[in-house]
Amino acid sequence: MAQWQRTHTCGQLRSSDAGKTVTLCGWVHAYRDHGGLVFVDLRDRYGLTQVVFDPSAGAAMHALARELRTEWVVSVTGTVTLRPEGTRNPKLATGDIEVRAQSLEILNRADTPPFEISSDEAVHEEVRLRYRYLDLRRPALQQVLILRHRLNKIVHRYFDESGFIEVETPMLGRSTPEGARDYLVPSRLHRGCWYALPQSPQLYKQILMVAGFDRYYQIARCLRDEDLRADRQPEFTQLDIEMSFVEMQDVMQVIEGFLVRVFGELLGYNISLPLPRLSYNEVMRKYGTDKPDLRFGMEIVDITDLVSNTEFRVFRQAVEQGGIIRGICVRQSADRYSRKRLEELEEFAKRYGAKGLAWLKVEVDKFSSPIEKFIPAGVQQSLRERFQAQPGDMLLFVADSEKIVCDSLAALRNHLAAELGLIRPGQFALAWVIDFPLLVWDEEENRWVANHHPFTSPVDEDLPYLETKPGTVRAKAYDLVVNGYELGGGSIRIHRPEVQQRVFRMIGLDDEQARKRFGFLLDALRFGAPPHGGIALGMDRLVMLLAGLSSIRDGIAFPKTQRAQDLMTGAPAPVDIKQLKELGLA
RNA sequence: GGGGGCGUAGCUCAAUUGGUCAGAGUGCCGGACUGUCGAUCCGGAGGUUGCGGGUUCGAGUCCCGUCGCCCUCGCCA
Repeated sequence: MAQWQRTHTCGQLRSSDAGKTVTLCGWVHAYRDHGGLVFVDLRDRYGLTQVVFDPSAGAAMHALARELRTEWVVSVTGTVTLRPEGTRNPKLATGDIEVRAQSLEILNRADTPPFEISSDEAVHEEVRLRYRYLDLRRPALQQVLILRHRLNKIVHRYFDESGFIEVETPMLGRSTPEGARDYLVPSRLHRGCWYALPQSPQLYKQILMVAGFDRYYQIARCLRDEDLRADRQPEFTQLDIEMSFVEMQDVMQVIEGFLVRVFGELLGYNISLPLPRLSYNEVMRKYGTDKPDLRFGMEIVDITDLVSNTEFRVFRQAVEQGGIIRGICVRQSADRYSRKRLEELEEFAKRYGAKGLAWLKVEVDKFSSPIEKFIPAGVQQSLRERFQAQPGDMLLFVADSEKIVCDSLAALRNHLAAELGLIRPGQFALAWVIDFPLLVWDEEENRWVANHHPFTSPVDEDLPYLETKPGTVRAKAYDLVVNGYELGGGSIRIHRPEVQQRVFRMIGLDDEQARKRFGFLLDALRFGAPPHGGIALGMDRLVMLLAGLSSIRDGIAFPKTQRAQDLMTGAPAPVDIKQLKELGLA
């Protein structure tokens, strides 16, 4: 072992180690030069240890120590010593001891970093991404990646114990219609042909079920060339699951067991099972979205029947045009919303298509509102009862098409909860959403499209109506919703070729097209496909939720910007003309 | 493609209606200091106010264009 190599890490030493001679390696986190004594906080991913350089331990070493700067990489050999009484640091795990240096080796000097590693101060993300290696050196981000590692370990342990087999699936596949935009890779050996990077291993895992693997899992990288969001990256990681001879409950139970382990082991957070199962229609009605944040109430209430005949023209017209009127009750907040702030809320609602936002402030014996005079006393009383409104509450209404009412009230609900602090930090609300429609009508393409994906099985009793009442057919699909995020989704798949053919036809894929794109799947279904189903969870989102992050990027070592660039490496970048010629692209 | 926010010293931010507004904290450099741990004290350097153009006697501030980052709608089976 070279003399500079470490015997311990910077988070390891305790008072019981006093007297030992040790060597520590790490980065200079902070230095405090008293002219005589020099204190250095040495950092590695395990923690911080204070090193003391005393002139009496060697003048040359002490002089060298005075040259140290933050982020230099050093090796220090010295004696573990109990700190003098009154100088112990309870904020550090190693705060009872210090290492009195006997020798110091500078392993590498460092330029002054563009931002302080030792500070938690928020730095513009652009700078952090350009110098990602420095950002990743910050303890906060290291803790997130360590948490992610522990999560991955739980995945492997849990699914192995539950009889699942990990199988890797190709990155280079074929492009399939529907779904997200593909990332394409040119084929050198087949001019004019392209591979597609996987949007998910969906078809492969179904094929694995046909192959008899029965229980499959994979931590799979997925790529989609779509626009980014705070919770969406172009490449992301899914926990991908597929099981044979199962129905919905079986898949859901496996995932519930997994979630109990994850939240319990990583956060000490107790999840009670079974998770609530809410129907799609119910959540759309109560929350206006299929991924409701259930950490607070403020449920949406329909009042179309109560107010459609009032004098208020906005309400009347909405109903005459086939629209609806729904609202939410914001408890004990009337005095917090001035006219100006209510206008801001209206502007917020307008971003989601609402033409306006009507409001009523509830007082003891009346409503305070510009529209109060249009609402008869009887209706006012009914509104009170329907919202269970108390004095001090505020009612907000949107009158429009069902889609706009749902979109705007759902967004408003989340916005208000954040603004009013209705969400307790560290709180989690998990639920399943089930009974999704199998097909939804696409106005732009003027055809039915698969709500989840075209391999999702219809509910058995709805199957006869697939062609006659397509909009009412339910899917054997389930989404896992956590704190307003879609953490995962899955379904029981179609395992009979004739049903698959009917669904393909309904979404406008004729037999020839279907054969061309998915012939291998249709073939496979003919060779003894077991009933099967599965699910995929977004690992990046799960990390984000577990770590309490507001962006998925902070749980990813090397994330991309909203324009899908890597600011550190500069990807994407032009390539050499020679590479293009080899591919027949130039 | 649309809407919104941000861009001033390495970093985080400030600068009334266009008029000593080129500033603070921190970091950095130098000096002092033997028990600090957000060390302290003294001194110093550091700016094309993202970039380009325009209006004006005068622009960090107003206008137009453009670039970058973030949030969002569309998009994401």
